[in-house]
Amino acid sequence: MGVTLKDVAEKAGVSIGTASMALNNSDKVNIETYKKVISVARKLHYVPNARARALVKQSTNIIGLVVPQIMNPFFAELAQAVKDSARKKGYNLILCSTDGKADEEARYIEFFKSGMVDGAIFASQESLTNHNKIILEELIANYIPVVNINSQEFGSDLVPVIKIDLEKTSYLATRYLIELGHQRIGFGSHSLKRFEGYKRALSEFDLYNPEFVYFPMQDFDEDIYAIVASLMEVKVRPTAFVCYNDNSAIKMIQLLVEKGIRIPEDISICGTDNILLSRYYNPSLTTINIPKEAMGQKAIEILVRIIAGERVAKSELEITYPIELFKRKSTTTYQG
Amino acid sequence: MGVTLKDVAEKAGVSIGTASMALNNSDKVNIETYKKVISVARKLHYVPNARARALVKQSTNIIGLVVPQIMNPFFAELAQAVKDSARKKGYNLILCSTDGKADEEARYIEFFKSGMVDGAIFASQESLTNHNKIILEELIANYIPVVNINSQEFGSDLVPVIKIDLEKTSYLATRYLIELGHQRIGFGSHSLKRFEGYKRALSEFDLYNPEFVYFPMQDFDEDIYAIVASLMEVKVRPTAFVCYNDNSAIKMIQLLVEKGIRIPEDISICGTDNILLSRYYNPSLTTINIPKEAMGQKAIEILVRIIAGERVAKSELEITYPIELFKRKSTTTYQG
DNA sequence: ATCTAAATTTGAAACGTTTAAAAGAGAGGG
DNA sequence: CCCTCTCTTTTAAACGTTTCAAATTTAGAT
Repeated sequence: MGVTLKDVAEKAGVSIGTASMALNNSDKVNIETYKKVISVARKLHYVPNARARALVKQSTNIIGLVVPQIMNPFFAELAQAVKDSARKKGYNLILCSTDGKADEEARYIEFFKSGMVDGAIFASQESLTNHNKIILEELIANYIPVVNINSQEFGSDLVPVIKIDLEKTSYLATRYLIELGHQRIGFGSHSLKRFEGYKRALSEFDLYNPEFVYFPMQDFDEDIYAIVASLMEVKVRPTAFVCYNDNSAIKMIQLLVEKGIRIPEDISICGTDNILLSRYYNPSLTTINIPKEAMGQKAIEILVRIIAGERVAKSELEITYPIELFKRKSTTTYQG
Repeated sequence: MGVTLKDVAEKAGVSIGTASMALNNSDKVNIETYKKVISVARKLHYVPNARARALVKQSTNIIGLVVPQIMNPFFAELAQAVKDSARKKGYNLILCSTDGKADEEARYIEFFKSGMVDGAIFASQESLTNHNKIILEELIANYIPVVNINSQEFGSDLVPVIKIDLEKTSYLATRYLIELGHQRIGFGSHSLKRFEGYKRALSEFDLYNPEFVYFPMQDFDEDIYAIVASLMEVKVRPTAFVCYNDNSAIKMIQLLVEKGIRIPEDISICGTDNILLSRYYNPSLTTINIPKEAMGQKAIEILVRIIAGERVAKSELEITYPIELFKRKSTTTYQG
């Protein structure tokens, strides 16, 4: 084992209590003893035992972040933002990726409930499953503060939510494509909210046609193959397509290009998320920016306040961040 | 606070010790009391306090993984592999991204030294700085087991290393480009080892020309702009380019395409890492595969054994994984 | 020298577990 | 009925801190 406080105290000729106070910069301790203790601690390479400290302080200084997929750049970027903010507040971040598996999630929850984190942030892009809701409630029941970064939930006293207007993402994208002159606009997503936005934009111009809607049942990324295949077979092909996220848009472009279809000349494609790569993809991706950094920062800020025992104002229980269209090269005008 | 073992014990009418044993499936406890305790625990939603348990067990069941950049897909994929393996061994993973900042790193080290993790894995692609070496020694001095995923360090009794042959990555890439008929092959990296491989391949065919070598001083990703700019100005342009990693290759392609240069027709480009995206990039990227999954898995396997107190065999103190060329569409033949 | 107040240090409880030793309860054998 | 052995439970120490009440020292005032 390592050097303990007892060792330091003995060597410095003071009691454990005094040594502890000295090391914690208490103003109660005499300057001379303070110096003595500090110097001995340094000499012995003393490092306070975080496990012991956590027990007595009832706090680990760790915040947990749960994302569905760390390999999805959107969540990697969000995680980065959350981490940076957590750091600034003096917390360490434990990053958890569930890969969409319920049992993975359950294990994290157990871990959190056991008091290994001071608070947790749950991030997802769609609405929570019932299962997820139960989880959050469990955490709350165990006095673990939680903040939700999510696009659909309602905020509550117990679980504030940082969100965007999901419906608007696809509305903006679709709307832009219409403005570019497109009339046959495809759509792929398993999110109802996104679909609503898509449909709303088209309906405003009387262009909605269910033929162009793809509702993959499974993981969308896998179903891209199916969508592309069916796009190849269809008689009348859409001239533009609204994708669920940048990741899937990129995959779709790649698959279409392999089939000899030119982007954007033959089909314009629009993503969502504005991941870093979307600027560097070829063609660069028209997309809807989601302010990941601001959202991550806010989530930490609120969580830290809850941990500190503050009550968050009603106005902060549900914060919706603005989204924005970024026009790039994967979309172009269409003159039918 | 939550329900404690004391609450459970009282309600079950047994002592704390018995309750503890029952919950830990000790065979010393009578089946009836066992049932009683379990049922009470369940009824009260008892969750063992991990902080207390960590203190007495001298172990948190957490493994720390330090990477330079979580937003770099290579490390995201590596982290995923490490996480999955850690999970299988019953550990939780705390993922730490230093962003190349020494103070960030220092904070993590402090955190690790304090006993919040049972062991740590350090991943990087290049050789460690002196600073880093000191860090690893500090951890070892505090009895925190460490495994290094790195391409250049030597393994030691104290810090086993999981590596690849870095020199060979650029050798393979360069060699392939030569085989495709290229004679003017550019190179960009701040890694000496990689440069050596590049030079070795060219030298074998007497094609080495220092004019085509770019040694960015800073962060390579930023310097891509400079490289591309200088590629545009140069009289005789290389017909192929070996990039430091897939991320930079992708950025480079994008910037070149913006300048009207066709890939691979005008310049063939080869990356390293084989990140998931490289298959989906447009054009798909010729690259050198690094077996991230196997490496991450091995790192955990060895670390867990060290944590358990085993001595690792000499043969496992330094393990080099094979790399492999993946031919895709960002490279093509050149007939000068 | 005595008393008081302030400054400093000590001692011990507390945090919530695990665990090993000790104690207690039954059962079976003599 | 006593002894021994086994099975089970309890007790209490230990993990390494923090913290607060109590004790001690110091200084200042009278």
